This record gives sequence, C-alpha cells and structure tokens, in this order.
Amino acid sequence: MDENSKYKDVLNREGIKSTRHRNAILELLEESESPLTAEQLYINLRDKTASIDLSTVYRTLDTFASKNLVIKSNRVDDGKALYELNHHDHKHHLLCVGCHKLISMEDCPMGELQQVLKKKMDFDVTGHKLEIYGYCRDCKKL
Amino acid sequence: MDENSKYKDVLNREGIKSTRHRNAILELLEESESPLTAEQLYINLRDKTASIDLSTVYRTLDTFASKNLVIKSNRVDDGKALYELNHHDHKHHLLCVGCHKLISMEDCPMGELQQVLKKKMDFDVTGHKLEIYGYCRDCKKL
DNA sequence: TTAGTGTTTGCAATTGCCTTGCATTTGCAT
DNA sequence: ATGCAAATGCAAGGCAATTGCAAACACTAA
Ligand SMILES: [Mn+2]
Ligand SMILES: [Mn+2]
Ligand SMILES: [Zn+2]
Ligand SMILES: [Zn+2]
Repeated sequence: MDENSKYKDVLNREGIKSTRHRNAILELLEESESPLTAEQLYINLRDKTASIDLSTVYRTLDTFASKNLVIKSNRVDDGKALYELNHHDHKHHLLCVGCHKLISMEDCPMGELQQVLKKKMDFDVTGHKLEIYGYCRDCKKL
Repeated sequence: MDENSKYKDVLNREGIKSTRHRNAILELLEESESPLTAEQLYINLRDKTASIDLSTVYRTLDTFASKNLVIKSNRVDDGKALYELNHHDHKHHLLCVGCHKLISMEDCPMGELQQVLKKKMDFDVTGHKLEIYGYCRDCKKL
C-alpha cells in the first residue's frame, strides 16, 4: 500500500480526493498528541520530502474541518488557530500556563456531576465545555 | 460627580490615570451583558460624543486585561478577540438551551478534581472555565 | 492507456486584526 | 500655574489567514 494513500478511504468517504498533501497532513495530526498550528504543519511538511505551500495547508485544514475530520480551536495566549484530529470522543485538555503545552485528560470528570445536578437542581445536562489551566510537571520545578 | 470620572477610584487603585476614554470603555463593558470586540466598542464610542482611535481601544483593553479588570477571550467562530468585565466571582452557571435561563450553581465542582489531577498527572491547577448546558426543570416537561 | 473533467495546488498579492513608533496632548502631583 | 510621566491620535507596519488565477493533478470513462 502506498504511503501516500494511507487515508484514501477516509477521504473518499468524505467525497474528496486522496492527495499526497492531505495524507501527509492527516498523518502528522495523528502522530501529534497535541493540537498543531498551520505553520507547525507547514514546517514539518517542508522539512520532510514534500514541499507544500502554506495556503494549501490552510485550505486543507479548512476542508477537513468542514468535513468534521479535524477540530479547529484557538490558542489562549495569542489566538492563533489550532487543529487536531477529531477522534469523536468527548475529551478535555490541561493547558500549562508555563510552556503552553496541551495535555489530554483520559476521561471526563463531569459524569458524576450530571447525576448530582439532576437530583439537586432538577437539571438535565446535555453538554458542557471545560478547560483547565495550571502548571505541568516540567514547569512547576522551575 | 463627573460622568467622565465614574471609575476614577477603580482606575487609581490599579495605578493608572482616569481618562475620558477609559471611563467610557468601562461603562460600555458594564452595560453589555455579553463580551464585546474592540471594534464594537470603537464604533459605539465614535457614535457617541467621544471620537477615539481604534489603537487606543486596543491599548486600553490590553491595559485593563493586564490589571485583571477585563477578561480577554476569543470568539469561537472567527477567533476575534472578545473583552468583558472581570466580576471576580468564581461561579458557574447552568445554561438552559430551552429557555436560555442562567441558573447559578451554589459551588464549584472542581475542588476534588484538582487533587486527582495533582496525583495522577502531576499537574497543578490554577484555574478553569466551565460551562454547562442542558434543560431546566420547566423546559424538560415540554 | 489515453483523453477529458473537475479538483487541488503553488504562487503572489491582498485582506483584516492587531501592534508599534513617534509627536502631541492630557492627567495629576507639586 | 508648572513640569513630567502617562495616554492618545495618527500613520505605518507586522503577521495570520484568505483569495484569484494558472498550472498540475486525481479520477473517470472511453
Ligand atoms: Mn467533559
Ligand atoms: Mn469552578
Ligand atoms: Zn508546562
Ligand atoms: Zn429552561
């Protein structure tokens, strides 16, 4: 199987063509354990084999976002756009205010809270947003 | 009392001068029940008495943010910067997606989570944002 | 395999949000 | 009132992101 077609099925399922760049971008996103900026992807791709234009990176990410293949968000400190693979599972991150690293939490702590709210407040939870800030292992030593 | 000095005490407490523009911006933020962009503030101010430059709006908001008088965030859809008054009370609301009522929660459910994160992830929590959506007592009957 | 089609990409220019340098004005302490 | 640091207006600049267009490419149907 061609390395450039690793995600052919995924892409075809969304009605878009399987290209070198699209496969490469999906691969990088899959390898990364934290969201990436368009520029980070761009630099990573340029350093590898595949020269690519930054506008192509943006267009590709926009396409992926519109197909719900990736989730677009904004970095807290500078508002720059971040992109991560949509794993379709409900997830939260810990944001280190020291080094701006994003760390994935294994599970959502809201589960039991929902039950409490249902009993005490008679409120049926359908969703939530949760962001947690603090200092990671590395940064709190300094 | 001069209308242009409504927030003199607040501003002096932060060690910055009380000016026409700063008072006007604080007033607009206080009147608004939702966060505003710099441009919204700019247009609002220009249409009133006070001609103001957009760069002054940004500089003022940055100053306020650095003094923790306002909270800066980013709009979800376009990433544009949003500014709102910092009311300094740590509080969460239940937002009913049926009637858009905001219900205050008596206490913050994050307390025990912090301890868990410290142990399991070696992460020191300094803050968080939490929004909860769902259906209130009245709306879930319908 | 080849030719044909719409899609994707590179490139360069452009947009729009936001920032910065500098001269002038203003608030405020003396 | 006077003096000085802080705040402001103005114009230029920086930078993430977008766009128009021509060339390259993926895929389909001969
Ligand atoms: Mn959750
Ligand atoms: Mn809380
Ligand atoms: Zn860190
Ligand atoms: Zn309701």
